[in-house]
Amino acid sequence: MRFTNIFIPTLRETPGEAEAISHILMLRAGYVRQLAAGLYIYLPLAWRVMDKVKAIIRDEMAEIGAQEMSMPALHPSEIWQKTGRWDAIGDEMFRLKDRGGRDMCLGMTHEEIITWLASMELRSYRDLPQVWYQMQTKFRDEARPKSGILRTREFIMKDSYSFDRDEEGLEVNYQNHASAYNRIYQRCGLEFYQVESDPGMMGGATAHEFMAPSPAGEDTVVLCEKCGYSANIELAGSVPIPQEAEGLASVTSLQEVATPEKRTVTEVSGFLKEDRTCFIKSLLLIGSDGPFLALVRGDQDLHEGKLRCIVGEFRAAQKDEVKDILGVEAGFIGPQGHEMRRVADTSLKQGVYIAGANKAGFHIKGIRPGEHFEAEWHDIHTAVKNDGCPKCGEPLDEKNVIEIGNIFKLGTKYSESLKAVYLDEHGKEMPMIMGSYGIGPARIAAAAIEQNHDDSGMIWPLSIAPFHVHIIPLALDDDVVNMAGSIYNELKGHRVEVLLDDRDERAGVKFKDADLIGIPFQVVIGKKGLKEGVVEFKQRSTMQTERVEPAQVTVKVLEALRAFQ
RNA sequence: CGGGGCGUAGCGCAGCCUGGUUAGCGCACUGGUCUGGGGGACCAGGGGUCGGAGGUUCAAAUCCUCUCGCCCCGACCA
Repeated sequence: MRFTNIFIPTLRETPGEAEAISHILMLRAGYVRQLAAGLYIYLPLAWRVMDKVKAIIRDEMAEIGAQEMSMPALHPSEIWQKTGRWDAIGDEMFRLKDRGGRDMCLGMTHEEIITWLASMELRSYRDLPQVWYQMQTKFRDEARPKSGILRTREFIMKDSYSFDRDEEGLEVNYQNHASAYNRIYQRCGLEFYQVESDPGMMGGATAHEFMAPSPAGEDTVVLCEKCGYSANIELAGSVPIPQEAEGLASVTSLQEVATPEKRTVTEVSGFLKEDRTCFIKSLLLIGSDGPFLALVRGDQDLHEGKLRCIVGEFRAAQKDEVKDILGVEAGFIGPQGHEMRRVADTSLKQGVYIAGANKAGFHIKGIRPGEHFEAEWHDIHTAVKNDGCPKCGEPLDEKNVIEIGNIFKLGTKYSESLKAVYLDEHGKEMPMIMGSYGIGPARIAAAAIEQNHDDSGMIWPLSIAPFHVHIIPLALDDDVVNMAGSIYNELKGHRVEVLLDDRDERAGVKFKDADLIGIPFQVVIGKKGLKEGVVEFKQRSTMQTERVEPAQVTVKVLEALRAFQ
């Protein structure tokens, strides 16, 4: 491809709205343009990358026997009503009416549609298993689109669905997908983790996510180096570090201490010179059955998701509500001496604590949970770095990650509500056992940039780079142009994907653009070099340049491509 | 949805607080001359409903009200 024949609008300056590195570079290098919040135009370079990623995905899906098809993006409401998701899902679903006034929606995902298809077409255990997938545009009216193409309102997803007779079959397809996904990310040149994840409203018991570490990631995972435990912080368990109670351990009776104007754990901890782990954080929350207290240790954060699983929906009490209900202002609440419902983190079972005295300006020392108050004990804290691994106890690491794929065991949630049933060997009607598996190609591309770039621009992994080689003739002299042309043709003859910068631009501009665009190898052809009978071969990742005889360039390139496969 | 920030030429910004000639600067763009190995120089140009609406005023990019859009933090994320 000639540069003058492909639209690559590079930018010298960073557009103000971009923050994430992948976003900045994709704008600057001329890969994407933004149409509106969460809506992006993929320009030719980006679309070539997407094609590469999709080809790898297709290849690996074929490997596990999955069959590609295509389903509509526009859905009738009835089918979503049958599974209850028409009502369960709120503003995040794009809804519209057709000319006849019928409710329709834009598909956020395709469990309903594919299950409808299975219910119509699959009859017998002999028809199973089936693994069907598509690459389709999904629509989600995100509350907050962000970080360029990382979180958009319209995006392409490879989504596959498995239909099995039993759990064993599901397990096979689940593991098949897990290993296919592992190979896909490997081939795309990504660093990634497979972590346990929260199945959430997808229903079902088991779920994993594939996560690419990056500071731009919106998810957090904890990882144990020793035993391999890895989980999304949405559900990660952990063993909090032990309490550091020096003087406090010897306190045998309850002692009231004045703590004027000291409300937060940080303030009281500094004032009383006791570690944060010696405090009980008492949070007044309002649930559907009225107010209750959530108790975590002073150094911990309440995990609202975990708590919600236990008590259902709740919200934080407002300042004046705290006063009305407890008769004391927030900051001096303690778990003792009243009859309110209490849900406490299990780590509070051990140790001696300081808590609010339920009296403005005072805290109380020497509280022993179980003795001075009772509670429902649950894991309601957020796991953090250096907490103990719930499996082996070793300190956990914590990382920001980009979710690049997920796999769910759905079970019969959708097959039951949509009557996707089959007859088994005994003629008995059974619901199909389903799994659902997604990958976002754009997120793979963005994660690849997040993980592979330098100050000058992108550095694509060869497998998903828009081109393999970037030829840069530095002058428009006949000999330079001719040499560039013949190397270009020779490489193309070997099915190498080449971009030839045939623009009438200064050398500096071409160099800057080439580094920005991030094609893995560059061949630089200049007048001076030609006089000495050499051209330059440069590797983008290391910026190392090698002088090569023109006749040897093709061999050199082919060698490099092989080495980087 | 809560909190914060920003909308002035294609891009990046100044001007606004303290209203007052013709709204500026850098880059990009067009024509020309030179130049030609890391975003080059010079000359000459084109390009603006100052996000929109309403209001205050003799006078509004500037002050007030409303509104739309975009970004960031949080909540949410099937």
